[in-house]
Amino acid sequence: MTIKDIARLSGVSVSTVSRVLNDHPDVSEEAKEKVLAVVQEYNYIPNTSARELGKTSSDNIGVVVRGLSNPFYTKIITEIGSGIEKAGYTMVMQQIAAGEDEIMTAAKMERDKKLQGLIFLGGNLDYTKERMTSINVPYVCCTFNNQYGTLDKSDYSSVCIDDNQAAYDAVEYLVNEGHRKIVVLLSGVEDGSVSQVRFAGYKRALKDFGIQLDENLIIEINSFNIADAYSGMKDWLKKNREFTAVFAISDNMAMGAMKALREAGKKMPDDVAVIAIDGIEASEYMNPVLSTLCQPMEKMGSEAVKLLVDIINGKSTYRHVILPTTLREGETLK
Amino acid sequence: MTIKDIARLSGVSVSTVSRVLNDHPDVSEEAKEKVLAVVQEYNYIPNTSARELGKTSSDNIGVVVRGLSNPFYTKIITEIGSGIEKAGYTMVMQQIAAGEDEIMTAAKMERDKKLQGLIFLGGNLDYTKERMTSINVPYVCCTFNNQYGTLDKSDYSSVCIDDNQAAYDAVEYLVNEGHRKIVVLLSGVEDGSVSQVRFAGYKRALKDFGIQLDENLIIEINSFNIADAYSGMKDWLKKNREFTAVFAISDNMAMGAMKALREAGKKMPDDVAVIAIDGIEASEYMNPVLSTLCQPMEKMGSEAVKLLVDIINGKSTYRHVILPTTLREGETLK
DNA sequence: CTGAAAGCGCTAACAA
DNA sequence: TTGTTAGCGCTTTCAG
Repeated sequence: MTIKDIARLSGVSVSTVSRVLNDHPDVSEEAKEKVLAVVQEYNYIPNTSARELGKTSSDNIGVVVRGLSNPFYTKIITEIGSGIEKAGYTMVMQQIAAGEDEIMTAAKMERDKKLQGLIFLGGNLDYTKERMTSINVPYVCCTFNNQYGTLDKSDYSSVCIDDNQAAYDAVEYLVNEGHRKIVVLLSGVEDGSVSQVRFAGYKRALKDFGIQLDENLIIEINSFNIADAYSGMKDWLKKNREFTAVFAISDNMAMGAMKALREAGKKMPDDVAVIAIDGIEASEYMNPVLSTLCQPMEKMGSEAVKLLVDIINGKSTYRHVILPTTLREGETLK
Repeated sequence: MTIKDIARLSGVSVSTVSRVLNDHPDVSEEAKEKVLAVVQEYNYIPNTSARELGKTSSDNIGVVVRGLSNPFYTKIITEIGSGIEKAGYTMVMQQIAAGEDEIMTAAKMERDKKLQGLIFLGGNLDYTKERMTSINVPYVCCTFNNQYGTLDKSDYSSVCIDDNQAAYDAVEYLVNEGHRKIVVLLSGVEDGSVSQVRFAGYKRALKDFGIQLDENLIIEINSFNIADAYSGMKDWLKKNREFTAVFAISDNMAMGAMKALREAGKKMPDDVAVIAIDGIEASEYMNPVLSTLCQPMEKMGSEAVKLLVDIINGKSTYRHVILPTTLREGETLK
C-alpha cells in the first residue's frame, strides 16, 4: 500500500493525495473526502522514511536525552514537549544510553529529521569546538553547561543551575547547623561530570568556612546508582570514622546512603544530617524526607525551549541562563 | 555531503561506497581504504531515511514501550536489548506517552523499519482482533496479556506474571498474619488495566478466606502516580475507618501510601501491614522496606526475546509464558 | 571486484 | 484546484 495505490483507488493524482495527507489548502472538499475514505478503508500508513527524504524542510526540534529512564528528566521533558508544541514546532526525542555519543546522535538527527534546533538533556560538560562542527543548527544544553570543554560562550546556549554554588549552599546549611565533619558522597572525582563541579563547590565551601578538607571523608563511587551509593556508604561506615553529616551530590545517591546509615543504627537528623542536590520526587517519599536543594525542573525545560526558539527566529543570540535552586527542608537536616 | 560526493571524491562508484559503508564483502582493500579515508575526512553521515527506504529487508526487532520513564521497565528493556543483540538482530525502541496508540506506532514502525518482529512493553489488555490486523509480523506482549481483548490465544504471544494470582497471594500473606480488614489501593476499578486484574485477585482471595468485600476499604485513584496514591490514602485516612493492612496494586502506589500512613502516625508493620506487587528498586530503599511480590524482570525480558526469535525463525508458534513472582519479605509485613 | 541504473515512497516545483 | 515529473539519498539487481 503506497501513495500511488491510494491515488489510483481514489481516482486522483499522487500529489493530491499528498496534499490531503499533509493538510494543504487548495484541495477540493470532494477530493479530500474521496482520498480520506480510501485511506481509511485500506488502513494506509504513509512511509516515514520516504516522507522525510522527500521533504525539503521541517519544523522539528530535536531533543537528545542521555539516560533511558532518569526520573529527574521526566518533568523537564514534559515541559520541553509542551513548550515546543506551543511554539508551533514538533518535538523529536531520542534517548541514548550512557555509553553512546550524543553529538553523533544529534548530528544524524539533524540531517535525517532536518531539525531547526536541538536541546541536549544531561550531556557531558566537555564538548570540544571541533566535535561540535558537525552540528549546524542552534542548540541549547539543558541541566548542564560546558565547564570543561573548549567551546566559546558564544558557540552555544545553556540553561542550568549553578552546580558549584548549589554544593556550596548545601555545605553552608550544614555548617550553620554546627557540622564540621561533613562526608561527601560523589561519583568519580575526575569524571568530568556534574559530580566534579559539585565536589568543587564542596571544597570551596570548606575553605571559606575554615574547615580542612579531609580525604577520609570522601566517598567515591563509580556511578550515580542508588545501589552503588548504598554499598559505598555501607563499606565506608565500616571504617568507623567520625562524622556528623553527609552531603550527597545527588538525591539518588543520598537515598542509597540513607539506607546504609539507617542499617548502621544512625538516626537522621539527630546522629547524622543529610543533604543533597536535585529534588526528585522519590526522595520526597523517603522516611525521613530528604532535605535537598531542588532544581527548578519545569522552569529549566520551558526556559530551554524559549531560548532555542528565540535563537531560531533570530530574536536572540546565544545566552547562558542560570536558574536558582530552592531548599526543600525535609527531615534530614533538622 | 551525500554518497555521491563521497563516490566522486574517492574515485569510485556509489555502489562501491555503499558496499564499504555496509561492510559487504567483495570490496578490494584498496577501494575500502580510499572510501573510508574520504568518509573520515569529510565527516560524512549517511542519511537514515534514504537508507531505510532503499533497503528491502532488515534484521530489526521493534520494542514499543508505554511510559516515558517507568523504572519498572528499565531492567526489562536492558535485558531485551542484550537478548536481541545476542540473537543477531537490532533493537529499535520507541517510547510512547500514556495517551498514544501503541498499535498505530507499532504498525508504522513495522513498515518504516521493516521489522521482523515486535515486543510490546506495558500495553493495554484489550486489543481487538480487528485492530491488530495492521500488524503483520509476530509480536509478543511483555508484562501483560490480552485478558480483556478479543484476540485468540493463537494470534499472539505473551510473557507475564499471573497478576490475579499475585494479588491473591499478597492477600493470603496478610490473612496468614491474621489480617481481615484489608484496604486495597488501586487505580480506576474498570480501567481495563492490570489494576483491574489484580483487584479481581484481591476479591477472589477475600472470598476464599471468608472475608466480606467491604466497599469502605477500597481506595481508588486515577493514576499509578506516587503522589496521587499519597493524597488518595491521606484523604481516605480522614474517614477514620478501621483497618489493619493495606494491599497496594503496585509498589509505586504503596510508596505514596506509606508516607500518608506515616504522617497519620501509623507504624508499619505494627499498626498496619503493607504489601504490594512489582518489586522495583526504589521500594527497597524505603523505610521500612516495602514487602512486595517481585516480578522477575530480567527473566521476563529474556523470555520475551527468546520466544519472539523462535517464532521468527519458525522454531515455535505462539506461546503464553507465565512467570512466578517471588516475595521480598521487606519490613512492612512482619 | 566494480559500475550503471532502476527503484524505494514520498514531496514539491511547475504547468495546466 | 489538479496532475506531471523530477528529485530526496540510498540500496540493490544486473551486467561486465
